[in-house]
Amino acid sequence: MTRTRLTAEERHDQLIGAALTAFTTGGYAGTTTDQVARLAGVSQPYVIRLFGTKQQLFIATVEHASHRIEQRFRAAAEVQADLATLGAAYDDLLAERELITVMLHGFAAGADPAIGPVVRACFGRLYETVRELTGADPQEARDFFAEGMLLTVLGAMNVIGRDAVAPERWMTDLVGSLDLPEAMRGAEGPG
Amino acid sequence: MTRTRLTAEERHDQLIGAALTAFTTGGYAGTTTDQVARLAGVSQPYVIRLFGTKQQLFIATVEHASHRIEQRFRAAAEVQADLATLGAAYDDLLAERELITVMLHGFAAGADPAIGPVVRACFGRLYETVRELTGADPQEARDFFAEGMLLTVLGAMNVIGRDAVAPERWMTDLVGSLDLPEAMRGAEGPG
DNA sequence: CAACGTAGTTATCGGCTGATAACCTGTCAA
DNA sequence: TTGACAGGTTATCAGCCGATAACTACGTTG
Repeated sequence: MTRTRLTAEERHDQLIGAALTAFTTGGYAGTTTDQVARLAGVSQPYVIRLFGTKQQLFIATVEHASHRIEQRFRAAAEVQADLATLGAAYDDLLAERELITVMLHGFAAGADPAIGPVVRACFGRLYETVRELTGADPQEARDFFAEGMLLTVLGAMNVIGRDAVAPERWMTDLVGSLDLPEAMRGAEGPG
Repeated sequence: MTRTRLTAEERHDQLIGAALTAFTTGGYAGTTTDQVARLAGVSQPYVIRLFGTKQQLFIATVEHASHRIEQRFRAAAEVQADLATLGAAYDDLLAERELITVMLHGFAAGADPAIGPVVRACFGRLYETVRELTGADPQEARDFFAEGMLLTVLGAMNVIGRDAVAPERWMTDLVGSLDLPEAMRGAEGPG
């Protein structure tokens, strides 16, 4: 019954992945370390051993998500360095749900004195990255993030994305008024 | 030691107010019914008695917040029925923090099967209200809500609003690039 | 004043949850 | 082979939390 042994670093990465999934669904306070452990196939105390506290696990997860979003922006900008291309990359991230939604849970927990500084730093870094990559001025960048936050909230509410509910009138008015074929991916068939 | 007895309806309203404050800080899962009870000066079991479950209390709180936001929009539109005026009303709400932030916590909990339908209905109703009041077309309304969601997230992270942290460069770039004297109210002096 | 409905309390509990401690086990070097 | 370190586990717990049950007190009405 001996499971394959991994290095601490491999296990660390795997646990971040499990935490990403778990925290996406339940948020910080609504997720237990045992849920994360089961997803990763390890015992709950081992999760605590590797990360110290649940809070540190959450912070590591948010930072990981932010970093991966940044990577996706950079990859997109290598193809074409404008806001439209980064917007398309964001639509892809939205369809995958996890990275974006876990960030929203981080933002919502931003009043916590330990989590607040982390999520503010992540947001600021993403803002700087977008401006650096695209050369957007403050107003353009602001519009970009505004639209991003709207889509993020709609994704968290399952108005768009993988597990989207049956669309009502206002949803199509809100979402359908612009080109988002990727973001609606989950509403139709398998990707 | 006999406290002033209130009617069930008065106590109900008072508890919603306490829940608004409590859930704003901790979100749904991160807030206890005892915290709400203490804020209102009643015992924890009585909170459960009046609302059935914690979940129903949260739902009632979110619906109350949504309704009050709608009222503020309607009041603003009576003065001048355009998006700029409603935007100014939203800035006031942001400065007060509670109504807006508790809505964000509701959105973040939108994956919950019991909470999701409620917050989607609230969002849809606010969307319809804004369009009805201002006559905005879908694209204009979308831009309005996009900016609103950005400000909402920034408020939850304490980038703007009453308890805002010391501003960094990216924050002033993001926020300062447009006319928001009211939203920065808390960063300067007493209101 | 009796009595009854409504407002509210204290007592209590089962279950969960994060965290600690102690122990076990695979693997590699000498 | 043996030791020793790194990767894990089982056992356990103290505290919290939502919820239930049973009881108490206020005040109004006839």
